[in-house]
Amino acid sequence: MDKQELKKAGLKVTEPRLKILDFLHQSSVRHMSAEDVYKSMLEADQDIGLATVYRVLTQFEQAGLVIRHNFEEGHSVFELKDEHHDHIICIKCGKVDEFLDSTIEERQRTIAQERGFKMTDHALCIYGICTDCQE
Amino acid sequence: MDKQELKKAGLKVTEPRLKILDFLHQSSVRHMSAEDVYKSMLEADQDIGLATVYRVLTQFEQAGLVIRHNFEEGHSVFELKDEHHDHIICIKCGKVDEFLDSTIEERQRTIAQERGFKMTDHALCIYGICTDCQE
DNA sequence: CTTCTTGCAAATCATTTGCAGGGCG
DNA sequence: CGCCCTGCAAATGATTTGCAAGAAG
Repeated sequence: MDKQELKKAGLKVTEPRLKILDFLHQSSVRHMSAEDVYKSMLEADQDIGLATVYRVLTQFEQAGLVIRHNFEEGHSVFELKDEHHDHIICIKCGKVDEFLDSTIEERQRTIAQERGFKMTDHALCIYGICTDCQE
Repeated sequence: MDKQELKKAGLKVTEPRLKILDFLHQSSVRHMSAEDVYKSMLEADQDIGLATVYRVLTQFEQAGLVIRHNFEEGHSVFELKDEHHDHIICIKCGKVDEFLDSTIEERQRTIAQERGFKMTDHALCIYGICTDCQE
């Protein structure tokens, strides 16, 4: 149950946090903006303010439950934290797809090492036009 | 001379544009925010408004003279457009370094192709702690 | 009970835009 | 001269914060 996940993350179990976490788990769409989550809450008759959505999402991020991305749009996008992966984004419809490539992963480690960087994270984002939008 | 570059880009030659383009060429720092450029203009006794800096930088971007990045900070960063390369950023001091890796470049093309995407662009960003900041 | 949360409105921040005066070609 | 450009201030859009009232443990 989500309650456990919240407790384990050191967060009090509250209605908004439960609802939002549940929604993230339930939803078929993986990447969502704060606004998206907010709207969904409204539609589900949940009375959660946008500010709270931002606060909760930020707490989730700090707790490591969620990852926040700043793709080349203007706003942040959140997704549940799972195994690491990179993104490929359609510049027409905004659809986000995921992938993982060990060759690239490895090269990245090497590159960071070569310049004396202690790598903490990395983000690879391919932009393009998806099959649907090419028609 | 920068004047030619502006004309070729289809932009009228004006004081602000010349000054900003010149500054981008001159500066030893390659990646700058609009704010950075604005401050530099002030220090150089140039009376250029922040709005104009944004406008000029955006025009440069559309003209292909400059690239705009949205790294994981909150604001945009601009750099002169040269050959393509990726970035490695220090999360302590914000220093930006560059690199290019053909293995990765190639894998990216393959990945996009595999999922039917027509790749238009891509951005790889490694985050870490640079040598200086590891002390 | 004490502390952590929330909703709402006001406050920020980065960036954009409207407008009237000026400058380039 | 006409149209593009600029500075300034006001408008935006995304995200954050202050505060008093309400829950969680």
